[in-house]
Amino acid sequence: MIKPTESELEILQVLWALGQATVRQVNDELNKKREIGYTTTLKLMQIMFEKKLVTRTEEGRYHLYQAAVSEDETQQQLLDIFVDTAFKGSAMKLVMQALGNHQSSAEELDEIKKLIAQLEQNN
Amino acid sequence: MIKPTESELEILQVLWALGQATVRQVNDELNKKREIGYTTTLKLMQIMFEKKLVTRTEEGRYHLYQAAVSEDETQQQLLDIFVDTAFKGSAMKLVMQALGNHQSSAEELDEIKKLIAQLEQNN
DNA sequence: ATTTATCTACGAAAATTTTCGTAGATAAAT
DNA sequence: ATTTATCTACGAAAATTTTCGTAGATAAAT
Repeated sequence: MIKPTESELEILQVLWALGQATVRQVNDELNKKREIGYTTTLKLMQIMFEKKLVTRTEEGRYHLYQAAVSEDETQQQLLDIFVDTAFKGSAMKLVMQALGNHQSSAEELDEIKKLIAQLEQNN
Repeated sequence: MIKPTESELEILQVLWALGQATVRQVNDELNKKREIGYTTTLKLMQIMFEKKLVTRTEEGRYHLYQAAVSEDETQQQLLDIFVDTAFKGSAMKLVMQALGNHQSSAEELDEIKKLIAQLEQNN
């Protein structure tokens, strides 16, 4: 699988959220965050189509785009790369830093505890 | 603080590990992973010097380089950006994925449990 | 029917990042 | 003393990524 660039990832985020979308819709979403021209978004999505990061169907004059890679798999892949490059492969250190610095609710901590309990059983 | 590029991060990793190093030493380390020319590494480190990512002292004919940014702070900063771009800000989701997919030892899981206990107390 | 708006396709410019060639200086080797 | 090896500095080429202008087609509005 190909690693998406930063801009491509932004577009994937939108597609994951919307399911299906035209270039116009994606561009509108992106413009809520930052200014970006319509043709810029269009070109990026065309490139992503070539790279097989998205699929599209022609609906009359429009193209309806859809993510061709799943959110979970992509996140997992990016995470693996990130752990390697930024944390020299130590997922544990990453977890500790993430836990320590982003305040988390009691429910979230409970969830993690459950997950840990599961993992301990599997050992 | 400036976000280091991928190559710059690789160099920072080496400097963090070695503490202090010449371009030659860094280049040798990098070449254990992949081929990269001496002048390429040199140029990168010169750029990093301009960006204030590293400091250097002249030792005779050499330059001794040192990281100007701490490993922890940089990792924290990169993590923040990464959580935002790849996980839409959900540190929790990242933690769960990281825990689930990288096998961790019992000791490591214990450490995390301790950390969670601490966090719960602070609430 | 004609104008206007909106879409795709294409190509190239601009910006960023990585790579490396060349020159000049100095130390080390012969 | 002369050659060889190794360092820095510099600039520019190459590769990658992002941005946008223009043209042509079609639908919508007047």
